[in-house]
Amino acid sequence: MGAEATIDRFLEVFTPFRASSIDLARQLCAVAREERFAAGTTLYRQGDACPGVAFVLDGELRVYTKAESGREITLYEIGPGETCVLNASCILSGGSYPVFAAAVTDGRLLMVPSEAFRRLMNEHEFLRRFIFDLFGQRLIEVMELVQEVAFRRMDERLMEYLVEKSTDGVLAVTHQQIAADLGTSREVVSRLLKEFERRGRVRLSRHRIELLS
Amino acid sequence: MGAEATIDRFLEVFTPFRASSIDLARQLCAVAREERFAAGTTLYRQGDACPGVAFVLDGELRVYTKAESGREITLYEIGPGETCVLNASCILSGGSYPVFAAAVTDGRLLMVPSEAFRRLMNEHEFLRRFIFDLFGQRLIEVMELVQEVAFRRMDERLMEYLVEKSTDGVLAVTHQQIAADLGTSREVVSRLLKEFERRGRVRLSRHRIELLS
DNA sequence: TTTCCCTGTGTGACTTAGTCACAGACTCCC
DNA sequence: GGGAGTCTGTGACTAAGTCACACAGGGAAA
Repeated sequence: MGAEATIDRFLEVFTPFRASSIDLARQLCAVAREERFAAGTTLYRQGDACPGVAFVLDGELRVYTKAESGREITLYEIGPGETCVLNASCILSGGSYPVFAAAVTDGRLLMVPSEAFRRLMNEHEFLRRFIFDLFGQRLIEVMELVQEVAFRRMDERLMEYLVEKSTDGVLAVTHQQIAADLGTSREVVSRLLKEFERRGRVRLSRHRIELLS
Repeated sequence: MGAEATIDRFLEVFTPFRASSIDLARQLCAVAREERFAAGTTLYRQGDACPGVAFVLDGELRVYTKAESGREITLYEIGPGETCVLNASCILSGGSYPVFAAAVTDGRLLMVPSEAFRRLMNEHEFLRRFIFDLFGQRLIEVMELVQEVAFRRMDERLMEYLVEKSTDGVLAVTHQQIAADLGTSREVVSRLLKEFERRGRVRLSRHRIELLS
């Protein structure tokens, strides 16, 4: 893919740059290298060093953490037009990547090398503001997640999840994947889903959940 | 308290400024107003606007969130030498304060007005870096809290809490306060503490928990 | 085609955590 | 010394997580 197509896509998804920072967008694309990722790939593990800051052009990443028991919970997702703020944080503060990140779908990202990112952050108030805003959003999202996990019932959280993630009332996922997103165990998801089915709220089959009504 | 004493205290607790940013510290103190807070006071409620960024000189604040049921959970604490990054986030991104903040002890803070803060952030890389680092720390702390709440057993979390919060093996708190920090209910704390007592790990009396061994 | 194997799902039995209701016990103040 | 208000203890019940295991479906290999 040529540099022109890359910058076009960048401006398509990173909409705030269109107004006044097309030149900054060009600089970011110029220093970055484009990378593809395949669904299921783990991009970062806990403790990894960060080679740069990822600006997602296509596809969806999932940032999650894991217990020794193997249970997982999704902290947030990163879609087109967003960057990995934890990348930015490790680079600016010099730590290692504190959690896990994996690709939910196939996709593409721009990897802006650490040194260039640091320089551009110093030169451009617009970039600082963009990153800082996203950072604030993430912090608030994760705080809301704490509240969810600490205070809400699992059946409510599950039903909400089904509604959000379904397209045309259908999800093609395993119970295990749902459990890993919600931070519970597969058995709990299976039992609650079965209960929903008994009450006529869903129809279940292997790899498939259909929402009714 | 005079301006000299304020800046002395500032440099005493905001140690990173001592190396190369004494002038910046002076500017912050010059534009800020000093405020005292009393233990138990609520400084921010969910939805409040932020008048400025708080730099804590003395005392301890507690940032927490609340369920409709009334249950609370502490997200993190802010001590001397730290600022409220959520303040910074609302000011730079223009939202409202997303959670609650209350004083755990009596204390003092410097309130830097929004406009001055924005200007100083633009002018000083050092300040940007200071705030950004703190922001990253908080995000990681809150992520670790998600993991705690989602995956760890309450008895472990409680015992760890007792050890961390005790001075000379003694805590002077009510079970309700502990429950509000850990995000559980008072009954659960009471029951687990009683169990610890049965096992000879603590001695209990009103407003007081003594760690044994 | 049949068999085998792997992944995914269902479920019972048990433990841990949270809720509701209420009983006492300890202070402080009048 | 008597209340009033706060703090703690506990039984009974529901929700959630763990462990163990059965079984189903669908594709791969024989």
